[in-house]
Amino acid sequence: MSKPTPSQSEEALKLQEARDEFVAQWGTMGSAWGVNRTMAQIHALLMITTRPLSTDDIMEDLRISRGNAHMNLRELVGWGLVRSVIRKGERKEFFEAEKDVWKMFCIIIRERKRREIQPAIAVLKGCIERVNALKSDEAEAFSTQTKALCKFMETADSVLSRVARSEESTVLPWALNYLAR
Amino acid sequence: MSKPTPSQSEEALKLQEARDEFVAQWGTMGSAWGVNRTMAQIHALLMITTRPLSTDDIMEDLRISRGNAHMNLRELVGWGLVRSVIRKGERKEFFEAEKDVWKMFCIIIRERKRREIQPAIAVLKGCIERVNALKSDEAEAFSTQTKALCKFMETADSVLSRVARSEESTVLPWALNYLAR
DNA sequence: AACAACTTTCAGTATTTCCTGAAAGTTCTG
DNA sequence: CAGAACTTTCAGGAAATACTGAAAGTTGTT
Repeated sequence: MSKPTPSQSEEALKLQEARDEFVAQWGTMGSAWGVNRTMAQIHALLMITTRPLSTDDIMEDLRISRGNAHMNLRELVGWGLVRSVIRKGERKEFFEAEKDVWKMFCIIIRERKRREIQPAIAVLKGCIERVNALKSDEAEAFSTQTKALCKFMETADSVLSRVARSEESTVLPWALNYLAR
Repeated sequence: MSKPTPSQSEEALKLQEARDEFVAQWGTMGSAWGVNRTMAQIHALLMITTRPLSTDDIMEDLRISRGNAHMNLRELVGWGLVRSVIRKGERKEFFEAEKDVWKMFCIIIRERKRREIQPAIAVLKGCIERVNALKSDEAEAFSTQTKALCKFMETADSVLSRVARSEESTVLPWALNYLAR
């Protein structure tokens, strides 16, 4: 003799479970790609929440300290994945995530390029420079390999720039879906 | 009254410095992308070394323990980025890296797809499934967002599959270089 | 079978990375 | 200006991750 339809609280519970799983999983994924777990979790939480959240909301939902929430929110704002919202008449700051997945994708590409690919290219060039004058076989091999890597990264940098031009965030899904067939 | 040309040992020193810097830097890059530093360093070392190296060579060069060297070499072999070489008449195992940057790239894409993207898609689908029946506004929003992410990842998975087809590792550089202009 | 050459494992430890919480800082309000 | 509301910082502690080294395992040789 169970109720014919699930109660509201049962439904709310199920939803909460799914949300929690999503948040946890996004955190795990983050780690795999070199992003701190909490930052990824906050991002996940904001992505699936319609209303903007305060630092306290986030602290409560994820059970993390104020400092942790604060720092990671700043990071996310720094990446451009989250923006802060201020409501008239309220002193508290609220946060909301960019929800468009293609825009997210472009932002992430742009930032990764800037933070990791470009510096790596610079270092590679430094290495290449330093052995330029040398001409042992080992130096030759080193030079060849680092140059190949450098060229590769420059190509990647350039291709990614084109892919991530923000104006194209409407064209991109289209083009890639086509490629994906 | 310094020597007119640098001595061999001076040259060797310079090369060693450049190699060390490259290895260190590749390690740092690894961390940024969620790869353990030592694993990336071993990979770097093997990439810039022509002759295959033994575990002992690597231990010595990077000043790491046998266990560490061993485990990370196995990981690299598991990724397919390094293969082991056995020389006739020698019992020791040697290792060499795939040196072709485009092949490397394809391998990494394939493995990341398999290890991270595909499991993530599966989890997302699970989440979507669980809230399918629910119909509150919040459930609706959650569903919409997770579906968008899921679709995105499936597209990415598919595009990457095409990009990383091994047969194309000659076409790929060409195509991407064109795109990069 | 005994030994040598080499590989593998893993408990304990070191290192890195992340998080907490409380104190100090800032901005607003009456 | 005093106090409330909120944000920021960061020293010290906790947790996650990676590493060591030695012992056990494997394979080949005499």
